[in-house]
Amino acid sequence: MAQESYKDKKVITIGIVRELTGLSERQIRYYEERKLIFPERTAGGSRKYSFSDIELLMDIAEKIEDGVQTYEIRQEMIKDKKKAEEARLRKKMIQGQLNAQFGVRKI
Amino acid sequence: MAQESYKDKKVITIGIVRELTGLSERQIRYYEERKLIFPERTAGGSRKYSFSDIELLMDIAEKIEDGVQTYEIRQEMIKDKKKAEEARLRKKMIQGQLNAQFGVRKI
DNA sequence: ACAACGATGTTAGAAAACCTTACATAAAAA
DNA sequence: TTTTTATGTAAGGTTTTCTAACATCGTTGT
Repeated sequence: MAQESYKDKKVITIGIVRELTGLSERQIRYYEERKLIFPERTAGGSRKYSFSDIELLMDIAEKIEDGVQTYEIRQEMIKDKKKAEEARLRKKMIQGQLNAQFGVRKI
Repeated sequence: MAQESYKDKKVITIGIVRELTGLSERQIRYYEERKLIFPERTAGGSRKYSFSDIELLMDIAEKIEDGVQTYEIRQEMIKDKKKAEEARLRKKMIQGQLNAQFGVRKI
């Protein structure tokens, strides 16, 4: 469980992210400052991104081009995360009920 | 087709590979010298590895610990690649035959 | 209209990461 | 026993990344 796949592992340095996204390092760091993205750090302090981060950055860039401000993008992201969490909970509850009815008994 | 997924994209620098594999940079570069692994390079000359490379490095490390020499590992790899290529060809041929018999006609 | 903010560029200096080459060494192979 | 293999380490140089600061220009708020 908790599928930690390649896609989410933070292993890519900012230079590569620049190449892959076409964004400037300035932009990438700025979006972090605006709390849109959360790289990890090496021991020495260098940023490390995942492929997911790269996809997210490209989504962000698109919205920015469409005139959306970082603040609004952030609000959207928070809203989306809440929705995802609710969905997760609902799913879990239904699972729980199913298990109660039909699951393996421990006695 | 030609599934270029995250797993095969060369985006990871040697320091991260060191952390992920537990190997020293010396070892990682040496295995390249012995033609066991083929990182790409940035414009400036830094090595870039994929997750596949990392898996391969860990396999290599295991064999080395078991006393297998790099030269032998290389021979195995060449042999394996040949086999994979043969299998690919066989599959393709069978596909071709199936298409000839039952495939969509263009007339 | 004008001040404040937002997004980005650029510069500078420092630190981290990476590169190649060379020399050293211990164990294994020839 | 000589050679090769695998690895460590050091030196010196280049690339990459970092933060902080200042500049610019378009947009927003008053």
